[in-house]
Amino acid sequence: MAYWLFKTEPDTFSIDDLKARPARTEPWDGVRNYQARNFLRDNVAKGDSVFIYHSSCKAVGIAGIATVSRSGYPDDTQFDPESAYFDPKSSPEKPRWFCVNVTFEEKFVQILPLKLIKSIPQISEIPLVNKGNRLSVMPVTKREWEILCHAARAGKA
DNA sequence: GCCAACGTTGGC
DNA sequence: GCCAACGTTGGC
Repeated sequence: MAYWLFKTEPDTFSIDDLKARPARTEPWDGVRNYQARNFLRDNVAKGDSVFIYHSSCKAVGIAGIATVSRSGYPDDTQFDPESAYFDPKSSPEKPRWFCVNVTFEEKFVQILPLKLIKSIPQISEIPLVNKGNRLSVMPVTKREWEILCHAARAGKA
């Protein structure tokens, strides 16, 4: 049982979109970065918990929580010439990109802003808060998970 | 929209 | 295998 943070641009796919999906479930596809790919393929497991993070938008921060409902499998969009994520160098025999399925769990009453996350002294190791970081799938420790959940719920008041 | 930081590509 | 050029990410 591990913890993760996945980034998404809410204009493209938000936590509300996830909640609105059939069975509140969606493949987390379109990841085209090798380090993130390796996590999706090798480490993200069914039952793991995921912070859904909204980037490149008005309210940047953690929007809520999802659960991994299927572990790593080849991302279909890489084989689809119509898809923006099409990769001509990949093949079904030797897939290059992987995805997992995520299922909506919870939307925070208020988004937990990046600014606030950065202000928490114990949250300094997570790649998210380090300058220039572009990793879109990253591990979160149990300790970090608990601190961030607590901060998100405190924000209700 | 700006721009710094980063990952990837391709010439050599 | 180096590294400059390029395209993309992402906060502000």
